[in-house]
Amino acid sequence: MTLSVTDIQALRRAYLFSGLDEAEFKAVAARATSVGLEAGQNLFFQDQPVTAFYWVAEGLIRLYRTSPQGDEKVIDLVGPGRFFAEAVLFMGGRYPVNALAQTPSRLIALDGPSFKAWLAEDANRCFRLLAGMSARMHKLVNEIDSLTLMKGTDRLLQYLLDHSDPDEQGRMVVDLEAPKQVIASRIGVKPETFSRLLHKLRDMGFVEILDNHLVIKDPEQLRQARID
Amino acid sequence: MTLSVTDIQALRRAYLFSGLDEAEFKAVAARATSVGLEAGQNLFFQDQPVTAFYWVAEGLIRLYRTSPQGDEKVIDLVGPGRFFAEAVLFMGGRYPVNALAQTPSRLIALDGPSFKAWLAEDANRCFRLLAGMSARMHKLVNEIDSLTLMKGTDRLLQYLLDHSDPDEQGRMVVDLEAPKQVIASRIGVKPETFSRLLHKLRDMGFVEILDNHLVIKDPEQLRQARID
DNA sequence: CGGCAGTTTGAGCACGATCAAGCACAGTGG
DNA sequence: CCACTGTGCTTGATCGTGCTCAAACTGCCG
Repeated sequence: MTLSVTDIQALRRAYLFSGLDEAEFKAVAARATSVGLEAGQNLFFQDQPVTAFYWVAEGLIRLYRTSPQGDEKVIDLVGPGRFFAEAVLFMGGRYPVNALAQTPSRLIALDGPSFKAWLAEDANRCFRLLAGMSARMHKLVNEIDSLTLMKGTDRLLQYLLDHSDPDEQGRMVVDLEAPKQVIASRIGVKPETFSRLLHKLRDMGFVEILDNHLVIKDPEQLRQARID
Repeated sequence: MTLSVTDIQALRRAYLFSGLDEAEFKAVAARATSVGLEAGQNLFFQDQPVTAFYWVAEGLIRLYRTSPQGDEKVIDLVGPGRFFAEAVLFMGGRYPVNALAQTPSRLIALDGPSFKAWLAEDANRCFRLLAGMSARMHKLVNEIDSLTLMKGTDRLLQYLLDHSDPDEQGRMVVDLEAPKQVIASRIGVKPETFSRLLHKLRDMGFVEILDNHLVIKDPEQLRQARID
């Protein structure tokens, strides 16, 4: 499917394509296709051959792995404006994770081989990609040491602080974009534990729970709490 | 310091430089310098500006982070033939980890800016780097889910299997290249726990402990044990 | 209404951390 | 040569976090 005008305008601002002139960008957009997914629909599975990578226009994509025992670990939740699976193009050629639409989503698919050809035309394009991958590696390294160095509560706090935005009244609000069990897996605890941790924070007066979003009472205080 | 002949020959086979012709490689080698480190000497610290990246000719480099509480987490142990910190060139420009010589080491330093200029000359060079980074990202992702999905014993087994090599008698041997506490941090447990786990494996008849190297009795059996 | 998925709550347990002590070994200095 | 010190590894006892198993509760959709 070809791209809508609004998608094209949004994609224009993605980090990989900023800095292109109009003609260059048109060449990219011409080769991109649009993919619609319903909630719960799988885009690709772990170990499948790589054909394309994606940019999220709308929705939320869950990247996860499954253990031999059937347990699931959510590696990342990818929201609008972000790329995923772009790193994998240069490896052996198999996706390292499963991808599933957490909510109804619209993606822009960029074909692997033709994207590589496009990259090869200009090293600056490669540099942008390298910078993006580098940033992602930093995030993974952070993830690793918070999994080893910090306890469940700390990781939850970190997650909340990372995902909080001010609402119209200036309060810091966290929108729990995915079901609680998915977020639990994302921060590396079981759903039961997640529930308990959240209620502990409420009882301590740090947050207020309103359905599927939270209000952080005093962000500064929370940041402190992470260290003790 | 300029490079020794043997270092140059070894560097020639590194993944980033394979596929270059003699003249091209010479241009690279001319800009590289040799760095010697004693055991325990720091090469760079977390959050320092990036000036160069490195290739290990000899020795073992420990990449680690420290938490505000002073705890240490070993992210990786980099041995001969591997690069490190090459990804970070393209980011903000600060090292995300500390680097320390675990044993007396000799490194080859490649200057950041001039390496970037060299990369820009040919997109294929970028592609090699991209592939290398991609591989490293896979490893990090694997790391993350083994930290969440598996228990200490499993991670130890995985580490042993990943680091075992056949000796002259055909037995699978693991050389504990770093002090046990460092390996413990690498697999994400405390030294005490590491010691106990290792002895448990010995008592179960899986391995034999000889000073600072282990003999794996039955590799196939171990691989099985990881799943139960 | 019943069935189902997601969430919460409770009770018990296991893994691994913490605190603390002991041991082996190497290096240092009297 | 022997105490003294420091370091790395081991062992023991205790404790806490978070998992497991199980049950109840919620909202939602057929």
